[in-house]
Amino acid sequence: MSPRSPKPSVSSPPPNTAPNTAPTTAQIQALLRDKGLRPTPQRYAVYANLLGRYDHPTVEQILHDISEVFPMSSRATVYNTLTALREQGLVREVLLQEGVTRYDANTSAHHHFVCNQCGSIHDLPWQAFPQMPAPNALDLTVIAPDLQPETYEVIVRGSRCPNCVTDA
Amino acid sequence: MSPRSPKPSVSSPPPNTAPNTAPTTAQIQALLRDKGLRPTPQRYAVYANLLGRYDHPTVEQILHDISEVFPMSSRATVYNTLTALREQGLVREVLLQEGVTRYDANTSAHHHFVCNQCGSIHDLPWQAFPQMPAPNALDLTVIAPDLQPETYEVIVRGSRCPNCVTDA
DNA sequence: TATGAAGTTAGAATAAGTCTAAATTTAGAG
DNA sequence: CTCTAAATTTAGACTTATTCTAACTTCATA
Repeated sequence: MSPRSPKPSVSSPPPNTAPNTAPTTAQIQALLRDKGLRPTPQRYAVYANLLGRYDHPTVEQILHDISEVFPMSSRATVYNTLTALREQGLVREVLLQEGVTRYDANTSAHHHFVCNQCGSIHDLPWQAFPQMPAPNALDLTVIAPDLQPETYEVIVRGSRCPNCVTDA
Repeated sequence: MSPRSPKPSVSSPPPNTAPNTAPTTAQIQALLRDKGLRPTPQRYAVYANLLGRYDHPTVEQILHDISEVFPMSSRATVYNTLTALREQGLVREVLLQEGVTRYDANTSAHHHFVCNQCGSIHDLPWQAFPQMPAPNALDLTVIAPDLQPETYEVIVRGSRCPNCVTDA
């Protein structure tokens, strides 16, 4: 991790979005299979872990956490799995910290808040900006006719997030 | 660079924002001095380079470009300089590509467009989203009372940018 | 129960970025 | 001027995230 970056936060229930209805083992396996991914124990472990948390973990954090429960995933497999999940649209990458990629299993449209104090990342519901067009309905033709938008999101940076308040 | 990421674009005049009025040598030196930074030749080279381009270069690109004109900056100095410029608010980092930090000398409020085809990054004027509050006037108390926003920006991802069109 | 495609693995390789300790530059005091 | 201390630069070693490689395992199915 970049030394200038604050430490990431631990997992906590989603403060600003409807909670994921935790999928069952069978449902997770079905999600994988539906995307043409064999539901191996390693893939199950990674995806289930990501579905059950809301803190946008790094590969290192995922690997650490699943190792306690299910100590048979190599680093390479976690990378492979995340790439596969991403290619199938089950997972998003989150680029909000220098030098590390974080992951998010919440693929519905939402925005992000980054805490400048502790570095934690929080989901913001799409309706945080009610005046904005639908996620895939952005039209920039007037302002930038050459560009063809597909998706967008808002990144908010600030201080004083729930973790910071708890820590203080 | 991450192999999954498309190659970055070359510099081109800003399509969607008012052009920077190119500052003179003396003005650049004054900007540095005003921030308490000794205007060394290396710092001048880095900052002038960044002020004169609109493509959000990586350290590697900056180093390569200034080496042709002024071959006396080590990699470490470019990093040091960019850190100093950032701490003084003269430069912003742009995290839109896995694994590399890019830099932007345009510190006025604006948004970004990332081309999924060629990876290039384009500035969008703040007024691309006229319905949004001022850059530092975002209020999330209703939706997320724990969070205290300071700044925000919109990230748009899509395809078909001017570079892609030119390339085709 | 053989076969091959898909998946996993450890560890080597790469690349961005940071650190270190020595050398250089510079502003300002004398 | 010239000396000194602080600021800056430097090469190269180091760290760390990520990718690659080549061998090994698993599993569906013929």
